[in-house]
Amino acid sequence: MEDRYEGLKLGNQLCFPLYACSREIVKKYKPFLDELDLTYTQYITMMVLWERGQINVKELGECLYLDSGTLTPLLKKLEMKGWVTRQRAKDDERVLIVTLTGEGRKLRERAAEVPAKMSCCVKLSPEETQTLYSLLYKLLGDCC
Amino acid sequence: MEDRYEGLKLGNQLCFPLYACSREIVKKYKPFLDELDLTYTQYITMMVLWERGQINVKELGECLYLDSGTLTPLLKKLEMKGWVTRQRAKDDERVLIVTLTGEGRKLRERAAEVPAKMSCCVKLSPEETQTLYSLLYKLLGDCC
DNA sequence: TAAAACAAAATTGCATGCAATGAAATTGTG
DNA sequence: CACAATTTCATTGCATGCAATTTTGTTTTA
Repeated sequence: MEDRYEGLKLGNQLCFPLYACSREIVKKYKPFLDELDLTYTQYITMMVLWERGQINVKELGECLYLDSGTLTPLLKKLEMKGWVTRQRAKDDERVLIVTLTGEGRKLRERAAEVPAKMSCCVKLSPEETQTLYSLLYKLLGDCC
Repeated sequence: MEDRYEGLKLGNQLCFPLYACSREIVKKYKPFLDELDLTYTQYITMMVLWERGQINVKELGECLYLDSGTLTPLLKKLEMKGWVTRQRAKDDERVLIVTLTGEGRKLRERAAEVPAKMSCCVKLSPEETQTLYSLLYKLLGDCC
């Protein structure tokens, strides 16, 4: 009577392909991001900043599903590279505002090539990609 | 002409929901795995061992998409907890064989509850879950 | 208004992940 | 057979992730 363990198989839990896929895709980014001197997490942080120009740590954390324990050291590194500045909000000293610099904005030019370079190694049809995309956001929204 | 940056938006790249979803789901497991004194990575390692009883590090790495840099310290921890043993293969000393212990097998009893507990926080229909599942494995197989 | 409650970041400690390198054993080759 | 190439695992170094705690600042409340 092995049935009671059926759900415990690696192949029967959604979490595993999610986990594995996520890491494998991030790994695919590495050669492209290395050229920009960015890690994957730094890259998605810069994506937010390229769109918004400025954001505080709390909001950034909500965008990326990351907390200050991860973001604080990461943002210090981006600051050292000269791509962002970090300063306290004048009206509320608790809040740290991260601002894209001119150099940071320049990086966007080179980063603009990355999505196209990546897309060719995703072997799903546009419809499949769209479906996957919707399901992931549904999962992210409902459960997480 | 912002179009040239369209692909750079966080919401337009498959990688991001994958990455975020994976971490959020793993986080959901934490309270259940804490009860078993397992981390998520230790949990999926034990799942392989519960199915196979014995496996070497190379094959385990292929199953989990992890390398020895991650697995070696993790397996030492599982060994210290008494759930696995680690010994070299007699016919090839390079190979390290990981074997489930009696105690390790007992843990399966308690772990058998985990998938059911988790499933109720995944708000996708069975069809959607199946679709997501297939697409993830397709992506994992083709591209990764 | 003083103290308590709350909020936002920073810090700390631990466990991954992973690239790069090293060490030991095995295999292939001239 | 000797030795180079390969294979397998271990080690090292760095960058996350994240829970828990601390620090600093703001808001609420008695």
